[in-house]
Amino acid sequence: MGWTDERVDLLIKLWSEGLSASQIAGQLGGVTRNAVIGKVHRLKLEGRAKAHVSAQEQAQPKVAVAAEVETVVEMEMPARIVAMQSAPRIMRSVGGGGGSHGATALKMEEEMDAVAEQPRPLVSAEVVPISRNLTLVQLNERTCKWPLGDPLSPDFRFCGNHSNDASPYCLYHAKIAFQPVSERRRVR
DNA sequence: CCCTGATTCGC
DNA sequence: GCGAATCAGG
Repeated sequence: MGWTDERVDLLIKLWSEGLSASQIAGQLGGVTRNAVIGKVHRLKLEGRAKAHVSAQEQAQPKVAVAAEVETVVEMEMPARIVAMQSAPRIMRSVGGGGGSHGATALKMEEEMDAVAEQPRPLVSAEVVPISRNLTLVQLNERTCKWPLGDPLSPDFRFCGNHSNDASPYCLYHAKIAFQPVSERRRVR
């Protein structure tokens, strides 16, 4: 596939919208992310994000605030997840409002407020551990393909957690998906 | 390990 | 011009 005007247009559009090279490649089809990046450079489309750190080095070497915040993620899982009747419901655990990936945003560096407090609404059988909420084009051979939300909705996502290369789902969703039907009227 | 973009260089 | 391979980072 070559770079037709249409494809270039789409590339420019998506790139300016902040999609990553791999996502754009996925949409265009027939090209890899490398191809996309290469094209972007040739077109000199670069723009958003990335503050070149060359030539004139930063006159101000940042007033050292070397405070490194380390977020400790507790993988405390309930002994057993009871998800018997929970069918693929609209489980939204997305906290951020939109694009959590700051590819578009200007340089954000490391100015984060340690929002270490997470209101822990005793979740139990409703919420999925830590879905990555990936879009279709981001899925690969080892990402959980459990659907999240309405397939007709624009923000339809997939779990995206790591899955055992054999299963199409992550551990959690595999349990829900492959429940031993205790009793089902006929196995049609 | 997953991902990101940047660069190089043979084609 | 193209993009795989590689590099450098998160």
